[in-house]
Amino acid sequence: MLAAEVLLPLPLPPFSFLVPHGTEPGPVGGRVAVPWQGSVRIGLCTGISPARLDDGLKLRELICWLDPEQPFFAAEAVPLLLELATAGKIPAGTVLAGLAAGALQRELDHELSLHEPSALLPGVDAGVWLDAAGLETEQLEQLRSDGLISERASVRPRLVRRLAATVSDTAGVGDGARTANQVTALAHLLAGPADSAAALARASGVPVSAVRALIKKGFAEYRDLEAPPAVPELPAAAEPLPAPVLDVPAGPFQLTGGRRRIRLAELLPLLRAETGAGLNPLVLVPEQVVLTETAALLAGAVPLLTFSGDLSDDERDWVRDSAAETPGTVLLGTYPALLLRQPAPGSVIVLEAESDSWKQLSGARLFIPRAAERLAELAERRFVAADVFETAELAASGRPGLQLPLPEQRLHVTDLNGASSWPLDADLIRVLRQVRERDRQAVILASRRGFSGALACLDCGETVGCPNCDLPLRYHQTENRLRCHQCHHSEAVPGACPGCGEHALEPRRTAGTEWLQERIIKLLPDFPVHRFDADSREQPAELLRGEPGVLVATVAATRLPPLPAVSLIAVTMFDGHVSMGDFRAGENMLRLLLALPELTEQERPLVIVQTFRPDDPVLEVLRSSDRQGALERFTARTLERREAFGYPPAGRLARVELSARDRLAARRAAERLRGTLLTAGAAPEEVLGPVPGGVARVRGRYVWQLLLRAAGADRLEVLLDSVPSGSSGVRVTVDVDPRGAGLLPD
DNA sequence: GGGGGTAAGTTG
DNA sequence: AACTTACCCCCT
Repeated sequence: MLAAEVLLPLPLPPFSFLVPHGTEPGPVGGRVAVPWQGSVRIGLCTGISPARLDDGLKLRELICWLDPEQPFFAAEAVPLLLELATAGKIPAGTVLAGLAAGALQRELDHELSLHEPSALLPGVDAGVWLDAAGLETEQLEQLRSDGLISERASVRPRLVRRLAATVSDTAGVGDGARTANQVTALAHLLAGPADSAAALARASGVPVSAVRALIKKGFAEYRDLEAPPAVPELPAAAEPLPAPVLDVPAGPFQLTGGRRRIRLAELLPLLRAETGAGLNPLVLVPEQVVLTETAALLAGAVPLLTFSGDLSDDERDWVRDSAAETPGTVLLGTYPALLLRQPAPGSVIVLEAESDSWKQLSGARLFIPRAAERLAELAERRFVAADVFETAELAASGRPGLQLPLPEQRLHVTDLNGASSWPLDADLIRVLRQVRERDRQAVILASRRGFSGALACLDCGETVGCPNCDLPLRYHQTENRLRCHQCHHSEAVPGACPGCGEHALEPRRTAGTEWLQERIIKLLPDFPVHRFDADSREQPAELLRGEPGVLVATVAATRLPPLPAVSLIAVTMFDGHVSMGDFRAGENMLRLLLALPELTEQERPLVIVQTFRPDDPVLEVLRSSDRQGALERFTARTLERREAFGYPPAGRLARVELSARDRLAARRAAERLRGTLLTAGAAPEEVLGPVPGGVARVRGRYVWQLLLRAAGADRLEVLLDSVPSGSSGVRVTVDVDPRGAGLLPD
């Protein structure tokens, strides 16, 4: 008797099922259909082993393999999933759900047949397959436990309603002039079904009424037919990339400097060589915009398939199949492309490798470049990372580095201490006026959306806080409401200060996109001022066409295609982007500032940075006459400090978050956990905190957190073994390799 | 006793 | 994640 381990895309470890007696097991990594909570679901087989004797009694039988020939994902997908689960202290099913992107969530056709006639299914002959969906769960269970049935399942083809012919030729339609159009349309339809009556009319060049007549007379009807293959469109090829200037080594390496398209140009020879030799490189990008842009640049240069969450289910099926069958093709995608099977695996290339948008914010909380690197190691594929500058983590990777010159920009730093006007200083106002006079474009970046960071009373300083979270409510002027950016609570603006009841509340703290937009409209009447942020997502078509105007935006602007005529980019509040408590904040800000030229097709836009801290090391790097040298010193200093504090890449971190509705319960649980860890042998310097969460109360739950700091991955695993799952009102979540807000400032 | 809510336990 | 059971509060 054999037992199969089956991993479902649910937050659970693999579960064992018996391989039905007398059936051949399919491959590890193949999809299997298993009974689950009265129904049937698709899981991934992660292992096959002899079943223990007593298992035969308590385990249930799986139904069948859906992939009898070969694994559904890449050959290394199963070991990778299991390894990531262990390292991240999360169920393997969570990792699967996070990476499979719905590939296992297909409807199944589930059928059964009786071994011999049974009173449980009167009137059903033995050996006849019938749909299991019509049976009650208890009935099915009874038949199974009595050993009376065989079962089978198959992925239900996706069906679409299409217009099909009901006859095999045009005979009977009539041959007069009055029916000529109908004959033409039917002849067309006989070649294959049409999407609709209108589509058929268009394709065969007849009026829709002729098609309607065919349907009315019964020669054609709408039927649920298998969906035709959905082939996603590639973007039109952009202008060719410039010639490469560097020699790429044979093994793993990393590429820094330049602009995105320049880095891609350096990687192109590698892609050409591999596809020319029949290999399949995998290129991963963090965001859809980068995917679109990269696809356009590669489309004319190499055979290309793209895969992302933006595709329809049908299109994803098509790309998954094509990627598995087509050697000599580049697979370019966002993170769901990581697991896809390729026939002749080539290099694994991660673009924008240090971007925080790689970090999954829920579920498995994976940092995808790390997972991609592990996949490359397991599959013995070359790993390549590219980014705008060498962060401490890239510097410590040990891979040979190739460096391109840094992107050009002119930088002007405005010291806001003692500035005369707010939120736009005189320097910025002057340049904005020039932008209007010269009919150019400007991008003005705010560190938050909405009108202002808070509404406050001028008299007593009182602000209005969220009832669910420990945050001030943000003021949104366009809807004249206060909104919590954490839990989406929203309320009307109070008429008077809730504290003193005297004065009306006024906008205070950091200016948001709405405030800046209002200010610039006043400043530049008759000049178009657009806004782009989470509240206003519409792409500014006029600006993308190159028409003059101002774009006020959050950093979401980096998710727009480059604007053609930008001569000014302003960061209105540098300090607002550098959150304390995140030891990577400096590096992240540097990444952002170095990437600002990507907002435009112009070569050297003027960048104005307004700040209360003009001496910040990040700004000093950019102002230096030897930027490359300053950047290298910055990275070296960062590495030294990380080593001194045991932060990545010198050490490994995990954030343990404890939350409870009761304020004391969360805090006590966190303190107790610290005690537990120390008793279990953790050194005091390995357990930081507990401290209240970055937002001390979220959606009505108080949050406390501990930061575990270990010398290496193995030690971190040992520490995490002492972390219990939640109990009695306390929820515990673990985030290994946290990104974003850490615990301590650097 | 039961509706409405939340929390905890289970799934093979 | 989806589903079931347990429990509490409040109400009639």
